[in-house]
Amino acid sequence: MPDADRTLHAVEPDAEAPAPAVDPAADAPSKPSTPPKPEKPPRFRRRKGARPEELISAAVALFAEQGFAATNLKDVAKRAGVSKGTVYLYFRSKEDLLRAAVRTSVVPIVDVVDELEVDADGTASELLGTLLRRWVAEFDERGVAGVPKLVMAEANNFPELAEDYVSSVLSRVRRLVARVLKRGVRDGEFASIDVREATHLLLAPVFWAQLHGASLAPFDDGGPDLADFVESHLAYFLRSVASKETR
Amino acid sequence: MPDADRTLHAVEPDAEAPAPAVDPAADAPSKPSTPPKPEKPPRFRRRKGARPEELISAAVALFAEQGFAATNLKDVAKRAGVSKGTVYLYFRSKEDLLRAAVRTSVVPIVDVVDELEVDADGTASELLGTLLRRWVAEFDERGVAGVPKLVMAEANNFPELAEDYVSSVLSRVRRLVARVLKRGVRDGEFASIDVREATHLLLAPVFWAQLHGASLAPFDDGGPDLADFVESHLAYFLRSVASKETR
Amino acid sequence: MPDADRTLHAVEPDAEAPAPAVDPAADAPSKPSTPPKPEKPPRFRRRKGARPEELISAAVALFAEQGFAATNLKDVAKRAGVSKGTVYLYFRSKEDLLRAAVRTSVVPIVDVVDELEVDADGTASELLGTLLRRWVAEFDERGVAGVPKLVMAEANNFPELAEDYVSSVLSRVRRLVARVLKRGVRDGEFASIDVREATHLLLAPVFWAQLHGASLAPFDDGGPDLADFVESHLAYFLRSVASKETR
Amino acid sequence: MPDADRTLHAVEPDAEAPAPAVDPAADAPSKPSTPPKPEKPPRFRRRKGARPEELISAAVALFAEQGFAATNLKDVAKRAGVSKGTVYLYFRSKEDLLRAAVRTSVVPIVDVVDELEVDADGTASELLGTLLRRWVAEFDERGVAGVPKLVMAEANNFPELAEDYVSSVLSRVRRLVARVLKRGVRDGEFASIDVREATHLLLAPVFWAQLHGASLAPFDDGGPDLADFVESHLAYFLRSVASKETR
DNA sequence: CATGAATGAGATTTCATTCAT
DNA sequence: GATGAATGAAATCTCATTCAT
Repeated sequence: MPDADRTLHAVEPDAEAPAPAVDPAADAPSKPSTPPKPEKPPRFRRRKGARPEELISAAVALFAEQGFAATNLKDVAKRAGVSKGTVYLYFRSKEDLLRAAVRTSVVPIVDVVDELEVDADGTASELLGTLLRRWVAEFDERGVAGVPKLVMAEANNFPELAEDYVSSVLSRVRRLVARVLKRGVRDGEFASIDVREATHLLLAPVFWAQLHGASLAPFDDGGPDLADFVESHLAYFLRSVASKETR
Repeated sequence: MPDADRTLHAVEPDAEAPAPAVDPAADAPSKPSTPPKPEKPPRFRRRKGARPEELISAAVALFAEQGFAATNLKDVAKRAGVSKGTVYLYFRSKEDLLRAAVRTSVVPIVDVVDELEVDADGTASELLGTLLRRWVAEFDERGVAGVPKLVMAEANNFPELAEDYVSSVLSRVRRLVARVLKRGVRDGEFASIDVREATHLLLAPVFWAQLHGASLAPFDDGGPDLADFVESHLAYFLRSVASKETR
Repeated sequence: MPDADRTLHAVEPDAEAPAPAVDPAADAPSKPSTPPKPEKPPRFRRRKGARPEELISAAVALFAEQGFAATNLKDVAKRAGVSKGTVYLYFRSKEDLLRAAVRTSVVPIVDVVDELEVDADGTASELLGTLLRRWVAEFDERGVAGVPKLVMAEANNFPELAEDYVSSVLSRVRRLVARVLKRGVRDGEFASIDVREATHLLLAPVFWAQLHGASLAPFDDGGPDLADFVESHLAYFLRSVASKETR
Repeated sequence: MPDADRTLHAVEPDAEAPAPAVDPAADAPSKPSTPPKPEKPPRFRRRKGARPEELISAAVALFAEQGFAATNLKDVAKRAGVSKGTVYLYFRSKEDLLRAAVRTSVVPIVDVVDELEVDADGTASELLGTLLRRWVAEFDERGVAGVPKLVMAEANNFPELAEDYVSSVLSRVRRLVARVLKRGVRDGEFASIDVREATHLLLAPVFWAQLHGASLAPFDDGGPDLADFVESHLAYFLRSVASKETR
């Protein structure tokens, strides 16, 4: 959980931070679920603490829409309500902003769905449905639906970003799904399947629908509706993996 | 100065070719190895006619790898073995080259799989397998596996490109698959399914696997192998849609 | 808001102080350790009075090392142990800091060597030796060896600075040396020479050695050692100007 | 000798050079006294071969006058009669231009004075005079009088440049002077002196006068005239090293 | 007094596009 | 037809300076 804001790395590595804790007033409009950095309230001119979030939010929106290279920092700054130079108060470079944008926007979602498993008390099938629906919904609600597309588009240009995404997002989600599938098999809810294979089969359509939603969907009248698609996919998938008895 | 907008302008956004099969004329000599070179054997320099193809090939490779904005024309020209200025003899602009690259690389593949339906004589299931395998194989063999990723990444920046792709690629493939599915239902091979829904479900995993293969795959040890994935997906899918009798 | 152009403006282009003894510090609260801070004894922070000196010291070091334009004020502030904004409490601009840095670092040295003449009781030759050795030593000990190089490098960009330096440093040293030479001639210690010419000849090698020491020396294995060089130069020079008798 | 133009490295490391006669040397001032490239008329739009020289000439002038950091490339380009971007056709970076400017402007002068020794037939004293006069004159005539000052000012920022300058300029001149001095000693023209020491003593005043001429001279009414100064220095120096007989 | 967040002009560098040869 | 030198707009990034706290 503290994972999310660690990457922020705000400020430079020379922060003096001489003064003590002051001024609680200034804080910022907290986002839906992202823990808005509670302790350490800002102290100066404007919300220093809030700036990185605003910038990241603007960056996510523009990078996801236009791609990294096609987005210029002036636009990002403008959208965040600051001037060009301010970006460099919080991020060492455009690339650094990209990394922060990707990580801070997606990792918290993985955290959220990971939590679902802990609280789960229904069947594996039900949990899978909950997971996928929640996964899709979180991207939408947080306005980060375009991030997976962004990551795939830039993977070749920023290998490190790709590796990060794979290990901190893809792999985690796969492990989560695999655990649930395994439980379903153990409980006789699912047939004896190849869990790894089934994991990919369960996730791939969802991933594609997200990519599609963030790219071609507006131009694709014949394309699927994201929510509907998830439902029908779930139905098909569960029918496929159902054990003899449940079938 | 009729030089600039001369005849040659090879590929231009006109050849819709929404129709069914054929259409060899349209885009370009689809066969990889076409040594036309009629008269004049002596001179070295690649024959004029080939320039656009080489440029497009270079453009496909680089745009797909790095994205449109991150690719510069000098590199494209160098890869094609010509000088920067030459690009403008064949394409009005970088964007024009992008359009040509996308269109000429993918449409022929749709043509190929479209042909498969015509020649088909097996079951619908068999045909679906053949279609998907061929689809995937063609992208690989033609070195255009990264194009779908490119199109999705640039959809927002080039709406016209997106529309084109949807109508000349996505929609055509969907119609093709829908026809086969419908036949399977009619023939009692498949259960009575929602064809449109099933079409999306059949294609999505394949599309995702292609996107993944062209982006995160090199960084994703836990990811699926494209060919294997298609096979397992087919198995799952067919199991899901199988009619009672065949099950 | 008289805050900005407040009193403190420590060093300003006025304190010629060619006069008497002491006072190298002249330009600022000379007491190193003045703990004013009446109430509240706890706080650490260096006392106010010292700020300008520390800033100037930092500025001298960095400007001399990197040049004016290549040095940024943040680094100067950091080296002085204050924040960026604080620089502007004491200096109107970066250029103002440059002027203060140059003036306060070199003029006191001229004062010192000027004093030597007053106390002198040996021969002119001895005095010349003392002067040059002391001149060189003072630059080293005060950590301002790079200032002459700085001034020469920036002369064209800051004519006023150059004029200042010429009149308050170069000219004064030349007059000093000329007086001693004249005395030597008068006393029959030196031959009848062109004093002005001899002054330049005596000073030039020393000046060059200082410039070299602050620039190329670290990269110049074959270069002279500053102290040794001054000695051999003195020997040569004195041999040249010696009167027949002394020769 | 080929040393001089190697650094120029004009163009990029991908120069196709499909055309006729190469001419990579073109730009470098390999000839002692800059022959203005008579043969080889340009081929394209403007003199590609001449561009580097024009740019270097502009760069030398501005860098030497204002310093490296204080000079902007737009001004350099303007002075060379080209646009900003053109600079990057010939130099990879501003720093690269600096290196080329320094090297190509000074090394040829060393070549010239080196030649003087070969042709010499007078006494060592005469040769020393010729060398120093010619040294000073060449800097003036070529408009590169400010380069030594530039190098010293930037030595700390560009160590490699400093090393280069030391080895290809300072050391060579010293070796040259040392050879002549040694000959003078051998021939009984000079007393038995420490040649290394004498070399420094002979050169230092000249070097200083050059630095002074390029920096403070315009603001220094009391300063020496360069040519006069060299003469009086020579007289003094030769008197100091003269052997008993010649004295 | 001091701070350091914020600004925005300006510098370096890139690159699509043009055009003389 | 082809070339590649040249352009200049635009992008990233820096930094002196201001000012709310």
